[in-house]
Amino acid sequence: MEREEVMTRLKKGFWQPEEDLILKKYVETHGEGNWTKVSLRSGLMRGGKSCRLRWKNYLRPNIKRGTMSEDEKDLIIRLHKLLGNRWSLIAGRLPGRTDNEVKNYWNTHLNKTCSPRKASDHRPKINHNLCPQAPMRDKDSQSTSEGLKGKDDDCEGSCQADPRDVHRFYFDIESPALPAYNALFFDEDEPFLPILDSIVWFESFGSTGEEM
DNA sequence: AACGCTATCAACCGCTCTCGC
DNA sequence: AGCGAGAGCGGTTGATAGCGT
Repeated sequence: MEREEVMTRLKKGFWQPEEDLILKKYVETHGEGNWTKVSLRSGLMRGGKSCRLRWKNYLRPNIKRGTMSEDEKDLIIRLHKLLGNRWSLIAGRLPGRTDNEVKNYWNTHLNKTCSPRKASDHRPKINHNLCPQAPMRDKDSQSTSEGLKGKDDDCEGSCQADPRDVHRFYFDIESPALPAYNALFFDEDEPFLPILDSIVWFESFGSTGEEM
């Protein structure tokens, strides 16, 4: 009853500073999660989804705002090649950045320069049959800033990777990118890890991230 | 100064996934 | 096993700021 009433009077549009404050206080007191309860009990006339989004994208501690650094930009490009439009996964590798921000940044800044086709068109279709034996690379060549060199050229070329081109896909993976963020790659559950051959993954980056 | 166009980004929508019953 | 609710994700929309004419 209470719930239905609230749902019918939900507020939309931009968040006001007072609303931010209420949400922030509520989450700090009660913790994240249960977003429907948050919307019901905090007094905010917002849907649970809206509360969650606002918290996640703006109110959460350690959110980094402002322009993307060159490293971040490069990482986004490379991760997008690897993961496609898996914005939450990409954002998970960029400390302080949110999926929404990464997505917006890609669509406004990178998509036009890096991909002639719609971003959604080259989301890689990953499956177990893909390249069971990925090309190995000398571990010495990994995790260096070398990978960042000539990124614009790289962008021109390999951002256009055809998802059908399985071998190309894995060659992109094993290119030595991710200098500063390499260690972040394995620190949390990865829903796609079971999909990717774990050996390929390990060989590609030469790190399990456990030795952070 | 006024208008139109473009770029940017916050927020919403709809779908899928996960989990508890 | 099946169902429903809640959570999460990616795509899209809409407001508005900035810029050019």
